[in-house]
Formats: sequence, structure tokens, C-alpha cells
Amino acid sequence: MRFHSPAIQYFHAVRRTGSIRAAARGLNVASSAVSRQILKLEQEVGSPLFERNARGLTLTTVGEMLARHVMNVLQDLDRFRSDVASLSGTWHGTVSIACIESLTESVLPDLIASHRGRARRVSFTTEVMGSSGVLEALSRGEADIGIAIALRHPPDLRQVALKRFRLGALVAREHPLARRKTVTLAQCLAFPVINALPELSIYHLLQPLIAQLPETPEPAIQANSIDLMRELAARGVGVAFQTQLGVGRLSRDSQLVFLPLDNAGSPVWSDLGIYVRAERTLPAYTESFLQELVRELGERERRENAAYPQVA
Amino acid sequence: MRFHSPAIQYFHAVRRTGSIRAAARGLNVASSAVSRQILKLEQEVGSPLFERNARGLTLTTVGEMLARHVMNVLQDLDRFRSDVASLSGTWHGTVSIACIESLTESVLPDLIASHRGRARRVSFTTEVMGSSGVLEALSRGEADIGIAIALRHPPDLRQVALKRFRLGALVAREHPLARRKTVTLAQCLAFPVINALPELSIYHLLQPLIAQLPETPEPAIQANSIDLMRELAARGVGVAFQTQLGVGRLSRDSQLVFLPLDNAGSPVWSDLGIYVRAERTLPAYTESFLQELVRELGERERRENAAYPQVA
DNA sequence: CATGTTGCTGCCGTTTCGGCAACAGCTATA
DNA sequence: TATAGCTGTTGCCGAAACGGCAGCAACATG
Repeated sequence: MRFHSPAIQYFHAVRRTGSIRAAARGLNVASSAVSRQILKLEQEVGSPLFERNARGLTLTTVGEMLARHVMNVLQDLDRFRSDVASLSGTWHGTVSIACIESLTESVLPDLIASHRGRARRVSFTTEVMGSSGVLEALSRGEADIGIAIALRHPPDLRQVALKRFRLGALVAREHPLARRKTVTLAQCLAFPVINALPELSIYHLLQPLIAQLPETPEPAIQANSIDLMRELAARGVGVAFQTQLGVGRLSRDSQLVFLPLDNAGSPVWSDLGIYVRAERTLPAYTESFLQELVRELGERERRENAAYPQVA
Repeated sequence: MRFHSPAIQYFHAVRRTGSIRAAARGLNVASSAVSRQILKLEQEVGSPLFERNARGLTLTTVGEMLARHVMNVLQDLDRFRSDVASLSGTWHGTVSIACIESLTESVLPDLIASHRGRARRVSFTTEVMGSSGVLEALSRGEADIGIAIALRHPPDLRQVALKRFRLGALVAREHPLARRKTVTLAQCLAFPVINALPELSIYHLLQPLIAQLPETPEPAIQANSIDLMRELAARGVGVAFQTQLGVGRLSRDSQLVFLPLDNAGSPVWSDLGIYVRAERTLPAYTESFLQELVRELGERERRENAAYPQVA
């Protein structure tokens, strides 16, 4: 089922690899064939598509425009294929997800497991990265669904849903703060804290609030792994901060306690966005999983915000 | 700039014409070439795309799926072309509009004229048809922008905007009703009326209201042309019904008077929808005109609904 | 300076494409 | 019922496009 001219596919491969020879290797063809198709494309468009650096190729402005078109074509071809397959009862395909770390502890594994239970032929590829990386991966067509902190997103992406979760402190069961219902940032900073490094979005949520406090916090541990921070908190090393999303099981086993943050009387929100390329119709199986993801996150949002009292 | 395999374009032509030979004529190639490309496509998809009737070809279910994909590809190619062109300062292209008759008197000619004044290189194709025809033309990819009475639209279309205009009676200046501010349907039916035939949407707006009246109206003129109905009303033949959109100039010349309908104390609305294919990104010049169209219709909606009193 | 990489280009065999003419199947008309 | 006109399909063959091989110059890295 390859009814698009080779030029399209070759161009796509060259854009991804940034090199003609590398693309040729991946396509199992001679590099000369790839080179010629690119040259032919440039001749037909009437403008160079790549800048030839000595160490590979970079897209020109026109090249980026064509890349957008080619991505639309190939992604829609994918959707068409899945539509035809689903007509003959065969539902198969791969859902590719790019997300931030908060989802890996409970939300994503639960969802994928339950989905695979129903649709065995749908496989998954998930890649964990930073919020901006998620958006970029989506833009480059390297993922179908993205979950990230809701920043300003580029116009080629569409925000399917926006869910807010309360940011809270994570402490061991034996921690002095553990018996409270909520905590303020100042109360936490009286103890050793496990700070997020700037590459984590939690850093950018908390930093402005910390800056407002009169006292400078005592030296603390810094980390860039949500998982590590959680485990550290469980061992009583200090107070960690994250949304309750990343702490489902551990808190069920009662090793950890989650305390919603109270910032001058109001909660601290962490906004999670679900993103998709705008110029695209998803394959049925991807759309189906997306709906479940939105529903599940909405469910957790409702449940968690009901479980903890509003900070008057 | 034809970097898509001939099969795609041939398939598209065959779908439109419903015949291989007709498509071949339009493409200036031998019919055998077209036939082979279609056969090759069917082989690669693994399923027939057309049903061979003795008098031409009809799409199968899989064929319709491919048609959707091909339309997405070709329309997006169009957008890409316009993007490249606009990069070199050249803005040209054709905006294709399908709309109902109410727009032809004033809205569309005004807008097109003013737009061509600014962007001389953008040309227009407009086709007038019934509301359902507008939606079908859009679905088939035969128009870029559709304006129709806001019915339930198929999922492959997107309603860009929804504007409501008051339905009213149209009478000559000398008509006995002409001095009123508003009229009820019953008042109109005391005079000869010019009824719309079922192919016009006005019929479906008024019929349920007429059916509620106790008295059966006296025999009247029936027509399927908004223009004709307007001219008849101007000559004092009877009372016509339409939105004020279709009566801009004549009422300015004071030959006609527009009287908003009052139906048991509330206005009678005619909902106008602006539609676009959902799985599509419009070329810049089309998008630009679309924005103007939405703005202009919104402007008229505001102006007209302010010009006439609310029926308490 | 040597080595490895990059993209590009003749040369040539293979594949694909398209035009011509003929064929079978069907419909409408006489 | 016979004929004319349409439909899509199929061999045959020339032309165009494609792809592989080997070699080229340009540049980066050691």
C-alpha cells in the first residue's frame, strides 16, 4: 500500500535523519536515489528545500512548509490504512505517546494495561521527556498524543483537554507534617526539602512562590527525577513536591502522605494539557485511546479535588 | 509542481467524473493509462475502489475512504502551494464559494468587490444552490467555503460561524402593511402572499407556523427564486418573506419595505451557517476571505437586529 | 596530513508509465 | 432485433523514470 511517490517518503526520511546517506540506509536504497529525488523535488518546487551543511542537511523555510505538507499526507495515509483495516475487523496499529514523568507512575500504565486488555492488537510507544520536548515531538510528528504541563502551545498543536491537579507536598508517614490536612510552603521549608531542578515544571511552579517568602530556605536536595524525589521522600529524607498523579500506589501503601499545598489561602494548581497535532485526523484506534485518556484524567481530577478540602 | 504519484490524481479525476474515459479526456491521457492506475491502486489497497456499472464507476466503501484521503492530500497540497507563493510575495489563487441565494443580492457582491480591490490576484468562483447542496458540494471538495441555512451538518464539515437573521415580510411601499413596524403572519395572510416552494429554506421556516394558524390562507403565488419573489413584492403583487440580507439595495431605494415577522410575540429566526471541510487547513488567501466573510455577516447581524425592535 | 564523512553525478540495467488498437459487455435507439 | 455508441480492460511497444554502482570534490575530524 505505497501509492505515494517515493520523493515524498524520501524527503520525510531525510528530514528526520538530517542526512541523505542515513536516510538511504534506513530506506534500504542507494544514497544516489535519495539524492536525486530530493533534487527533483527542489526543481519542481522551484526553491531549495535543504541547506547543505558539510555535516548534513537542514530544512529551509520552504522545506519546512513542505515538511508540514508531507507530514499531513503521511499521517493521513496512516489514518486511511487504519480505517480500511477496521473495516475488515482488524484493529491494529501503534499509539505513540510523549508525556512528562508525572504520568508514568500510575495513570499511563493503568490505562495502557486496561486498553491492551480490550484491544490486544493495538501496541504502544511511550517516551518520557520535558514539557517543551513533548510539544516539539508532537510538532515533528514523532508522537500521536502528548501530555505536558499546559504552556502556551504552538498553533500547529491542538489542546484536546486541560485538567488541573493540586500541587502538594509529599512526606513520609513518620514526618512531623504528616498528620496535617494541608500545608503551606513556609511550613514545608522549615524542614529539609527535595527541590526540583529547572528542567522539571514543578520548579517553575514553585519558584515564584518561594521567591515571595521572606526567609531563604535552607540548603536542600535537588533532583530532576520525579521518581527519585518520591523515593527520597518515602525514606524520610525530606519534603518533595508534586501533583498527586505521580504518587498513586505509594500513598496507597501508606508509605507516603500527600498534603495539598496552601498558598495564602488558595490551592496551587498544576495544569496538565493533552495535545495533538492540529492538522490531523487521528486513526480510529488512536482516537479511541485518546478519549479514554481524557476521560481517565478528568475522572482523577474530579476524584482528587474532591478528596482534599478546598483551602477556604 | 506535481510530486504526487499519478495514481492519486487519476483516482481523483475518476471520482469526480464517474468515468475512466471522461477522466482521461480531462487529463489529456489515454484511458488505458487511467484504467491501469486505478487497477494498480485497487491491487495495493487490496480491495476494489469502484463498482463497475455499465454506465460508469461508483465508489465502494473503501473507495470513499480513499477519496477522503486523496481529497485531504490534494487540498493540503493546494495550501502548501499558496504558502510557498505567498513567501515570494505572490498571492494568487481561487476562492470557491457555494452559497444559498440570499447572499447574492448584497453580501457576496459587496465582499468580493472590496476584497478584489485589495487583492487583485485572488479570483473567485461562486455557485448558488440549495442548503443541502452547499453541504454536499463542500463534502465533495467542490467548494472551499459554504454558506447555508444551519441544518445538521455532517461530521466532515465544520461550522465556522452561526449568524441569525430575522425573517420578515417584504412589501411594496404602497402596500397597506407598509406603515407598520412589525407584522404577524396572520396579518400578512390577509393579503395575497408570494410563497416559497419547498426547495427554498424559507418554506421550511414558515410552513410549521402557517400550519398553526386557524384559517387556511387564500391561494397565492409560489416561486423558487428569491430574486423573483423580491421583484414581485416590489411590484405590489403580494407579500414575500425573506431575511433582510436578500433585500439590501431595493429597500435602500425605498421601493420595498422590510417588516420583521412577529410570531406570537417572538421573532422568527433564520440561522445562517458558514461551513468549511473539517479535515483541512485553508490556503492563506482563502482563510483571509473567510475571516472577512464572518466579520461582515456578524456586522450585518448586529446592525439588522439593532435596527428593528425586539418583539417584546 | 590522512581518514572518514558528506552530497552529487555519469553510466547502465530494470521497472514503470503511457499511447495505440482491439476486445467484450452493456444501453439506448431505430 | 440489429446497430451504433458507450463503457472498462488488455497486449504490445516505445519512452520516461527509477535505482544501483562507482567515482568525484568538499569538508570535518583525528
